[in-house]
Amino acid sequence: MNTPVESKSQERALTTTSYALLGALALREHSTYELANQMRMGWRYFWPRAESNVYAEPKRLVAAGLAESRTEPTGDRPRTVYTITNAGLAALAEWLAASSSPQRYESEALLKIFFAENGTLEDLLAAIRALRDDAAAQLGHWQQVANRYEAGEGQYPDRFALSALVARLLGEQQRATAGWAEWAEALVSSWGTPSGADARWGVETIRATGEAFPDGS
Amino acid sequence: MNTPVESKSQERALTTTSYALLGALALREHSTYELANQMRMGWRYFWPRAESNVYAEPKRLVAAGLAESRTEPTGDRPRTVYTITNAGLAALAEWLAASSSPQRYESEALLKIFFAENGTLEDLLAAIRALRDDAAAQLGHWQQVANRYEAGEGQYPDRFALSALVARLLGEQQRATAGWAEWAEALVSSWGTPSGADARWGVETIRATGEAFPDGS
DNA sequence: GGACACATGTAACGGGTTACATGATTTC
DNA sequence: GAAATCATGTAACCCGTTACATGTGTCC
Repeated sequence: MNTPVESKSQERALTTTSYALLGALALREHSTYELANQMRMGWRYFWPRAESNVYAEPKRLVAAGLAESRTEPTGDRPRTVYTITNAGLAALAEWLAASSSPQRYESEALLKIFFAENGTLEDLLAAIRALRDDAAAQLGHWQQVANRYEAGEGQYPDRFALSALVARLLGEQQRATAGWAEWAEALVSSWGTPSGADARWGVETIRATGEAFPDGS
Repeated sequence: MNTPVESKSQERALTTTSYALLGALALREHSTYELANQMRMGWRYFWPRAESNVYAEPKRLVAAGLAESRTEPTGDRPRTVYTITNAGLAALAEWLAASSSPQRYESEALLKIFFAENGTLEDLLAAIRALRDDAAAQLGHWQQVANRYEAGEGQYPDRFALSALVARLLGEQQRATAGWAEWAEALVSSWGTPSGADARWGVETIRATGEAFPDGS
């Protein structure tokens, strides 16, 4: 099946990243730098991409007729401002109605925990702490977002509910991670070797998912 | 700084995927198919890679002197079995002691929720349900792992504690996701439009991270 | 004896990455 | 006036992907 929205010269198919940009452009026109900023503040946490990609992608949107570009001079260096077209809005709506690729999670620290028996106990603890710090940083980010909106400084307050829905999910995930890390750090500290407890303990630990973490004492 | 473990002809630097394979080989020798299986059962959930990659990567390990390969004939088609070398074990330990790249989470469904105001309410609900189903599937996977070990059928029971540590974290994250999805589905169903509530509601929702989800009635 | 899952790869392409480059603006 | 940061890209490479190809047990 080929269902390209409407492109004459068979442009490359759009990626999910393309739609992220389209979503931002549906709000209002953006310069590429502003688009990169949008990613930094928002969708970086669930659709991370290198910034250079954010500079390259809109050109494809223009080539596909989904956006239009305009050049504004700023001193010497000009900047490019992008606007969404009607075809772009249609493509966006079509994408929203389609099914999504499954979630994907990558964590080098978690991989190290998984294979920790080849290293030291201290290595294992460091990986746990890295996870904890990561979680704390992200939780802090979402609280800051809430602060900004509480102070009436947030952009598009009328659509903030959607951001909050997403932020709540990511917050809950990171909260779970932080809680786990606290428990794991205390627990592993009591282990003599990076391999720790036995299989029976492992079964019970997995079974207990959703319950409070037991005290390590 | 260049700190290649010890390679003469300046091989390409190892990736995290290389170390995942090394970690598996540190357990015992594996054929490529068995390596792919290890990923499917375990580290796919925190370090997902295409299976073809698992077939290609060990060759680089051999080229770098971190593994050795042996060919065993099975009927006509031979299969390749890989063994870790001492240099490989050293590289693995070095990696475990190094710092980790930050976690990375991708979810097309979440991106759709973020930009849901350009689609229908039904699209938004579908994205929430996709997240819920994903979470349920992964929770089921970890319970199955626990079942297997409870029945005494798991591999390497002596090192299962590490797997359980990881499984518990991922389980908690997915449990948080499932809980969120249940709440979000009921909530959004009561919204008239995909944009829903106002900014004040959003601030309170983010602030409430960690507390129980309020009843939607 | 055909179908189907299990097993074992190869080839080619490209989206995304890292690294680089340079202009404007503020700060001290 | 120099240092740092904000702003705006380009270029090249490569890891990982998708797509393909084929062998081998086994079930009915």
